[in-house]
Amino acid sequence: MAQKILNDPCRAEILKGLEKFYQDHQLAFVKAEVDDQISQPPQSEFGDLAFGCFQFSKLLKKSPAVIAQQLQDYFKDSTCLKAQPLGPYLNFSFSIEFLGQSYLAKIVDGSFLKQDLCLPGPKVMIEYSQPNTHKEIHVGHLRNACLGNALVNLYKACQFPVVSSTFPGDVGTHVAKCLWYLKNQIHEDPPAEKKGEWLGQIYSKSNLFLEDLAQTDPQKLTLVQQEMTAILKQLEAGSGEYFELWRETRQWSIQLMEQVYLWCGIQFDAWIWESDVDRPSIQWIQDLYHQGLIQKSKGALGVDLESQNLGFCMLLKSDGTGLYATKDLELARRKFKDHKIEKSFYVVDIRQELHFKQVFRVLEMIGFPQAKDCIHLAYNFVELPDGAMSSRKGNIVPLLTLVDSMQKRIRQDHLAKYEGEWSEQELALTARQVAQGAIKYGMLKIDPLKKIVFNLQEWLKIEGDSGPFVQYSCSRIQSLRDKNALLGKPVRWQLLSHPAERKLIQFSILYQSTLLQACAVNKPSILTSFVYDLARAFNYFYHECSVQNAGNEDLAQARLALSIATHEILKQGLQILGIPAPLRM
RNA sequence: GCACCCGUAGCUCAAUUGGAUAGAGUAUUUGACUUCGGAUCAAAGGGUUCCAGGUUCAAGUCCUGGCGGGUGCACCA
Repeated sequence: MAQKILNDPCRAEILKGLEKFYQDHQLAFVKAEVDDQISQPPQSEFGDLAFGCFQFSKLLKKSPAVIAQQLQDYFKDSTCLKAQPLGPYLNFSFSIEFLGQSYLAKIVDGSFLKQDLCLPGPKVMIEYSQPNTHKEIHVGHLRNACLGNALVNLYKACQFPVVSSTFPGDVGTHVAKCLWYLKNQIHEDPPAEKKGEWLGQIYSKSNLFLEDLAQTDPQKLTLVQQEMTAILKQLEAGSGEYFELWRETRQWSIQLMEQVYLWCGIQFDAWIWESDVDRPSIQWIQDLYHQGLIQKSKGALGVDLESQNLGFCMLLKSDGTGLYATKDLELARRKFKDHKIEKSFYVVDIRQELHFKQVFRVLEMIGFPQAKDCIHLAYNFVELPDGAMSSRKGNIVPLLTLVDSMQKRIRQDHLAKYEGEWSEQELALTARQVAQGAIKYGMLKIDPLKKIVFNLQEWLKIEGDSGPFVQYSCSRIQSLRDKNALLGKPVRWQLLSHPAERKLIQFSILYQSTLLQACAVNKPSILTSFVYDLARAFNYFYHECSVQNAGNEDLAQARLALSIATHEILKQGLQILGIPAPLRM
C-alpha cells in the first residue's frame, strides 16, 4: 500500500530532472517507484538528498558512475539545486533560499503540515487492544495498545479513512473460573476502589487453586469443571445468579479498561464485545455445517486444513459451545458489513499467528470474499527477565504499577526543583505526560517483531534515546518561542550557513517520506527513530547556533524560524505516536 | 516431528526494506560557553553483523543447510 507524497518541493524538483532523463533514454517513468529510490546521503556534506544510478546500468550498458555524470546535466539549469555525482550516486544540494521559502516558511505559517500528505487510501479498520474482563491489565497489553494507537494515527496521517476498534473478551472459560472462585472461595467484600484490579487477582488465584486441585483432588476438579460449564450456560442463557454476578463484575473490569485508555489517551470508534458475537457465531457455524461447508470430527465441528499445513480449525466444541475462532468469523463478517471497510487489520500477539491463518483461510473457504483483505499485524510479546508473563500464573507487572512508579520517579528526579514554583496541577500533569512519553516511546521504538524483556528498574531510567528526550527538546523550543517572536518581515533564509543548521534541515525534509514508509510497513518504530534523530539534530543546532546571541537580528530571525519549523514537525510526529508534548518539563 | 519469530559493539537497540565507510543509547575515559533550560552538547575506544555455502554489479538484509534462543501446533483465549 505504498503511497506517493503529493507536495514535497525537494523531491518534486529532483523528479522533474529524472523524468526528462527517463524520457530521453526511453525508459518507463513510474513516479512512485522512482521516488522510492531517492534517499538520504550517508554524510551531511555530500548533499541533502541522493539518487543511486545502479538500475540504469544494465539498460544503458554503462557503469552507474558514468550515468551519474550524465544525469548531472539534467540539473544544470536548475536554480534551486546543485547536483554533484559521487561514484554511482548523484547527490543533490538545495539552495538555502529554496529550502527556506518553499519548505520551511510553509511549515512555519502552518500550511504545509495541514495539507494532504498523499492521495486517500481505502477505508481500513484497525482492531487492537483485546483485553479480557476478569483479568488484570498488565504491561504486555500496553505494547498492543501503544502500537495500535500509533498505527491508527499513522494511517490517518497517510490519508486512510480509519475505524479503530477493540474486541474485549467478556465471556469464556476465564470468566467462569473467576466467577466460580469469587462465589465459592472468597468471603470478603470487594474493595471500595480498584475493583477491577482486585477481580484480576482473583482470576489468578482461581487458576492457582485449580492447578493445585488437579494434583491433589482430581475428583473435586471434575465437579468444579461441571459447575463452570453450568456457569457458562447461565451466561449464554442470559439469566441466573451467575449472570447477575457477571454483569456486576464485568463492569468493574470495564472501568479499569476505561481508566487505562484514559491514561493512554486512546479512544475507539467501535467496541465489539465477545458476548455480542458469541451466539450469532455459533448459529452461523451450525448453518455452515448444514450446508456441508464444515465437517464433524471427533464430536466437534471444524475445518480440516491439514493439507495446507494449518492443522484442524475447530469451530464448535463437542459440547456445542464456540471458541475464539468461532467468534472471530462472526467478528470479521460484522466488521465489513457494519462499517463498510475495505481492509481489516488485527493487531494481535504473534502467538496467534496460526489462529489467524486458520480463521482467514476458513473465511475464504466458506465464500467470504473479503478474507483476502484481513491482515494480522503480528508483534512479539513482552516478557519478564525470568520468562513469559501470564495473568494465569499471576507473575505480571500490572500496568498501573508501571504508571505509578514512573510518575513518582519523574516527580522525584526531575520535577522536584519546580515544587512550590509550579501549581500542583501542572506538576501532576507534567509527570503524567513525561511518563506517557517514556512508556509509549519505550514500547514503540523496538521493532514490533522483537520481543521486549521488561525490567521495571531499567524502564524507570529515562535518558538518551527516549520519549522524554524528544519531549525535552520540544519544550525547549517552546521556551525559545515564548521568549522570542517572529517580527513578521520576510525571513532571510540565506543566512543559515552553519553545518548544524544544514543538518537540522536535512533531517526535517525526510519527515513526510518517513511517515509513508512507517505506514507502508506498519512500523511506528521508524517514526520514533525519526523524531529522535530530528530532536538530536535540533539539540546540536541549539548548542551551536544561539538565537539570542546570533549577533544580528536577521540571523536570529532565521534561526528562530528554523526552530519553529522543527517544533511543528516534532509535535506532529509525537502526536502520531500518541505522545504528548509538555509545554515545560 | 512440522511451522513461525529472533540472533548486529560488554549490555539494549538502529540501519532509508538489496545500495555509499554498519550507526545510536548505555557503560568506560575525557572535554564544553558561569547555561536563549545541563533531562543538553562534543570527543575517544569498542564489530569476523551466530556459522557455512549460494544468488547479485552490490548482502546485516534475499535463497539453501546448520547452530543457539523463543513461540505455536484439537475441544484455552
